[in-house]
Amino acid sequence: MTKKQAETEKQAGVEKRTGEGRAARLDQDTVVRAAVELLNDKGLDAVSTRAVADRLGVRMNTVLWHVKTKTRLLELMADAVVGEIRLDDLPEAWDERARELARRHRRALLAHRDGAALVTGTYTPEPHTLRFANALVGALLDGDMPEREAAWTAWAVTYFTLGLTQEEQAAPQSPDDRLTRAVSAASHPALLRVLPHLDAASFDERFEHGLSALLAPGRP
Amino acid sequence: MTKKQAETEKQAGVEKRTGEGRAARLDQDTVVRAAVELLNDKGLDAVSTRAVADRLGVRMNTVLWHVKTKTRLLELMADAVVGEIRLDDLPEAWDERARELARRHRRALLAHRDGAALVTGTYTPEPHTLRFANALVGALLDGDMPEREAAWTAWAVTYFTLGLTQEEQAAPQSPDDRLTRAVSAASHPALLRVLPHLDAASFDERFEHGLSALLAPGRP
DNA sequence: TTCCTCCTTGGTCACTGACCAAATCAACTG
DNA sequence: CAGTTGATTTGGTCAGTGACCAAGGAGGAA
Repeated sequence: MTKKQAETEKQAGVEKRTGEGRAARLDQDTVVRAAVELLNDKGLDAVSTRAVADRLGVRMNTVLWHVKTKTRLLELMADAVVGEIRLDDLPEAWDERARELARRHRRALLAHRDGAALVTGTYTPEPHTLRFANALVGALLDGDMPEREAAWTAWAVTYFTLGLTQEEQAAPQSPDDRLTRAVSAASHPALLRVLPHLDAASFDERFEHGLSALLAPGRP
Repeated sequence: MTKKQAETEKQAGVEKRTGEGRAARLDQDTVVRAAVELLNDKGLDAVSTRAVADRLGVRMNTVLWHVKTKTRLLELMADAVVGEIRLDDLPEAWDERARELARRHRRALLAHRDGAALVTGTYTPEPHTLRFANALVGALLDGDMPEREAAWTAWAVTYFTLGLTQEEQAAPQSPDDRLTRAVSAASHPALLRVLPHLDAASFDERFEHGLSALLAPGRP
């Protein structure tokens, strides 16, 4: 809490950087931002404390001092990505609102290289993540969904979004190459019939399809 | 294919281990098996090539020679876990069959520490994985589901299973501790209402609920 | 036996996250 | 303005990681 107080004071204070182009003292936010930039440039497993430090013109220990641990850095990065989701200008209708939230979630993940992998491996109760979860659950509750079902549905939607987007980001160019070759054997007839529907172009449709299934009202 | 031929010959051959308690020459299968045991004992990030080697009384390079790369080892481990899923004694009805397959999938993941995390980070077209995917898709096709929908549904079910199980395995004891403390603030009203329904005991129900939603026939 | 291939080892490399002690810097006290 | 205090940064070190290369050994085939 010592640190939090210090940060609060710094924000309340007047100065932010000494000169203009001069690099002021480092900020946890700045560190996380640099890490996310690095993520976009080189991918998730290029994000090392040293690499982030290099990007800031600083030693590794400095980075580690601000975020305390590598795992913590990843958590903060994940929350930063989720924090990019806008929660305003949402549809009134509860189910359209839920769908739109999920779409924005997916878009935020897609906006960063390995974004889904980062967030999946790191789900933690950070402020922005909670803010988003609250909005999604709120939409479902507005649809008079029972609390229990709202909770479960929100999480199911999140798992689906993360899983689909992770697959989408995993294989940018060669969609199935390995898959196609492995399946063409006669031992996977069902899979073979279905293979053409798993191409890279269908992710948007697949996403909407899954959303519809998960957000559909209870069985007919 | 040189290696595959060699392995096939070895299996067709008569000998498997020289003496009795004497350690025969290493097998890729044996290496993977040892790695999975290590996974169960110490968790996913304790699985290093050296640790696996120690467990086999062998040097690291030997392990690496059999699996070629660490990533490859993880792929083989994941496929081994999925390979434990039995595909016999399944219900006749297509939708009960699909549900049962998903349940067995989940059970296989739960049977190994960090099983879901392992499989999630590693989805690749290995034989057992394909075998299972084929069975799941096959069930959906038997329900006269259009090929496109069958493919998308099967994948959605898989994402859901992996996501839910990963969360279940992530926090064995303190279910929300951090979560509860972070949410109790007045800024997450919807989340707060819903929090009690996310306890560790409800995973089974949540799983069945999600399955129902994803396997339900098209909108009413 | 001799050869040839499969398996195994030794040794090395660049790199990683973590830790500790010391130096530096800014702000506040007096 | 000097002095103290605490926040930030650095240097140095450590154990551990995956990968690679060049050699050993072992077993069957010729």
